[in-house]
Amino acid sequence: MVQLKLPDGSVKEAPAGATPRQIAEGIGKRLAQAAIAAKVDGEIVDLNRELPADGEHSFQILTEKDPDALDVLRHSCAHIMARAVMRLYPGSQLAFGPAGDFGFYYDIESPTPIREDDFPKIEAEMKKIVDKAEPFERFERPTSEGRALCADLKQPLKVEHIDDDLKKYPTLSFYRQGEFIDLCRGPHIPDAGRIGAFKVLSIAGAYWKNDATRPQLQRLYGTAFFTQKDLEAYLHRIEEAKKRDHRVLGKHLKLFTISQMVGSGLILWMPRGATVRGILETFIKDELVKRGYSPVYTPHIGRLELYRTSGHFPYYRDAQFPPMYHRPAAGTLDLCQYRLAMGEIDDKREHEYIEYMRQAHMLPPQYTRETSQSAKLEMIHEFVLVLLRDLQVDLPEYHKATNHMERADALLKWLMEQEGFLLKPMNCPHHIHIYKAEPRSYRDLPVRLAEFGTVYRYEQTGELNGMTRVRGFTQDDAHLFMTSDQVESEMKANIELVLFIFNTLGLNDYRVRLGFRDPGSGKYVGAAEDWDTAEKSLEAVVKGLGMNYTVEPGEAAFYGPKIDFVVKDCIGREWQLGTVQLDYNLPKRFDLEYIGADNAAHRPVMIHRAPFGSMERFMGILIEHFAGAFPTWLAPEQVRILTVSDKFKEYGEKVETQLKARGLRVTGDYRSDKIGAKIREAQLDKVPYMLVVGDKEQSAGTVAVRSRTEGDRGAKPIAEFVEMIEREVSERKLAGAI
RNA sequence: GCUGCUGUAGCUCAGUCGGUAGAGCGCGUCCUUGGUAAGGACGAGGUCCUGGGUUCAAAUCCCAGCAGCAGCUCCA
Repeated sequence: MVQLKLPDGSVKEAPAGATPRQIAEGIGKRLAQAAIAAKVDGEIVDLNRELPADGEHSFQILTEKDPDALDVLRHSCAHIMARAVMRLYPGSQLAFGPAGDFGFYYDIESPTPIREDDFPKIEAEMKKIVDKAEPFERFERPTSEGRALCADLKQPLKVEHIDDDLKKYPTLSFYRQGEFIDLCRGPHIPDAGRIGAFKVLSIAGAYWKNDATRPQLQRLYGTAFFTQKDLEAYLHRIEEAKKRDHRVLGKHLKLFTISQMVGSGLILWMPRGATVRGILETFIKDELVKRGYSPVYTPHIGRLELYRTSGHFPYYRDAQFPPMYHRPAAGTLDLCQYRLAMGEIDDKREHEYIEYMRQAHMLPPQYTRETSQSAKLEMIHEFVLVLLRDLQVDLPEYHKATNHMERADALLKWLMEQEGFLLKPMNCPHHIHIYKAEPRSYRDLPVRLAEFGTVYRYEQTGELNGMTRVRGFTQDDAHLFMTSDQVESEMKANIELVLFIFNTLGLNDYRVRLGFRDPGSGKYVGAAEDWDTAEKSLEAVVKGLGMNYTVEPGEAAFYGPKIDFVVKDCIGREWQLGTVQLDYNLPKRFDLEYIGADNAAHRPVMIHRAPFGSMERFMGILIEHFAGAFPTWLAPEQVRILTVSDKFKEYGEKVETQLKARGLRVTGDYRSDKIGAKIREAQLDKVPYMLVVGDKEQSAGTVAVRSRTEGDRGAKPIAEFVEMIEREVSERKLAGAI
């Protein structure tokens, strides 16, 4: 016998071998009909799955009302979509088909590509399956038999998955639905008829097992609901959310633009957007000075040597704009040095290198046709010899070298003597040299250097996205140099600063991510013990502040762990905004010191931090957060004066002048339109306050105040309105903002 | 970078079978002078993304490139 503890607290006994369906039937016919799946000890299982034979277990029947049931439904719908695809595109191979927040997807390798035009066909086939309402039947096989079954089904990706990851299990589970059998953990809905509404949404490429070196499959996205009404509500919600898109609003509200001639990923801040940015910058700058920061300015470029020392230039080689060398040969030799130093590399790195060389028009002609890595390196070597000869570079050490590493070193030595510059991808090396410019005592620490520093990174074309992913951006950056004793309090102060900014702006919907290193990856620099210390102190600080957070291995910067504040945009994509990063590495690389109380030299610790992340991304997120309707203190246009007719233009201008004298951002709409039209336009432009002036106001010396959010608020003396709006601005009120 | 889709007026988009280009909004001029989300009339505005190809003829069909969008990979 098994004891099942139901959600209402009662305990139900059932014989060994009972199924959730039988329990549901025992409770009530209606419940049994409504049942989708069951939850046993927190785990969701099929209705037909046998319950544990004995002991006490929590037990719950899931119905449509349960969010968990929707996931089950969607996962089943993914199977149905795959089944439809198998019918329409015989020979398709299936990969993974999970459910997610949005719906579900299935990764498919089909002999003919699936196109958007095919969606109606797929949906029609899915409808046939749903209408037949066949059950999902689970069965298990010993792993070797299961592997053979997948092979029989001509599903090599499933076989590969078993070999890679599932070998450790003694048995594998499958689900059969009609002619369709799929390796799957489950659980599933009882039968296909439970799906009330579904839609195939989109198709995109996705790498097998999320690995860019593996083949790319077609990821077919869809969603499903219990009712048609829910589906329609979802689709409507998506449409509404898209109206908040900062790319759409940025254009309508004239906040920013991007010009092909200037370059993709390079933001042109228009006057209205620049106004908002300026206010944000002043806001944070004032706050930083209060908190003991020292503002600095540094140039947009720096010597390559600087970025070789910091590690940024070699490490992010292909995510940077090309280096600027005076000597023409140097750029090419630099690329060759890069390739020789890489040695034997994987396909992905090789591919990136080829693209890089191709852009520079300097790929040796035979290079791509050669398959062996050593032959490729040899070819680069031959190419270098030609370059050295043709460009008359005298480099005896290169000729003396006996292997590619030595050759790379010889080239590097020469390159380091060449004057070269890099558009700065990071501000830290510049700030480090301000730190180094004078001897530092422990009494001076922490040194906090802050700058709105503009950096340039050559992001991949597919990544560029409005203001949220760009190639030139300004970080509200600062670097803190401190003793290790000061790390925790500085970390804490910085997290509090981020929270202060987020609170001021009403950004409450964020999550906190601790980015730690992935122990299995070689991309990190620095000693393991430094990493351990850094990761531990980060987590201690966050815990101490009582924050909810997730630890994510592999999310660290290459020089240290970090804490990120991540927000979602209007279509649910996550973006990193504020970040606080701990760094034991750069102080070593740049040999930073301070003199301690013991009169000996010590190494400081660094914190990199940017509460906004970048002005561009932050602005993009803020536009979406406020749906373009900025609170009064941020609004590019705070007040618009609307005259009832031409006759009151003079009075309107008088009011305008008075408000401007108080520093308010005010304009006047004195055109000969009707007042309704002017109001409509001001509303669409998201102006917080409209001042309607006509005969009554002119003779009384008042303004009729209309708030964007609250409508007509009646006539007020000008001074009273000014006092009200000034208070709203100084308190940085969010009221009225959406 | 990869897969797919898209590219027509300032914006949003239509454009049939391949036959010299359309709407709404916006903009300009004039009329209108009004009271809390659209007053009216007239008008200007086009490298149909770029470059090739097919054709008597290309916005339309084909190829390449560029840009944007969605997803994947990447992200100091």
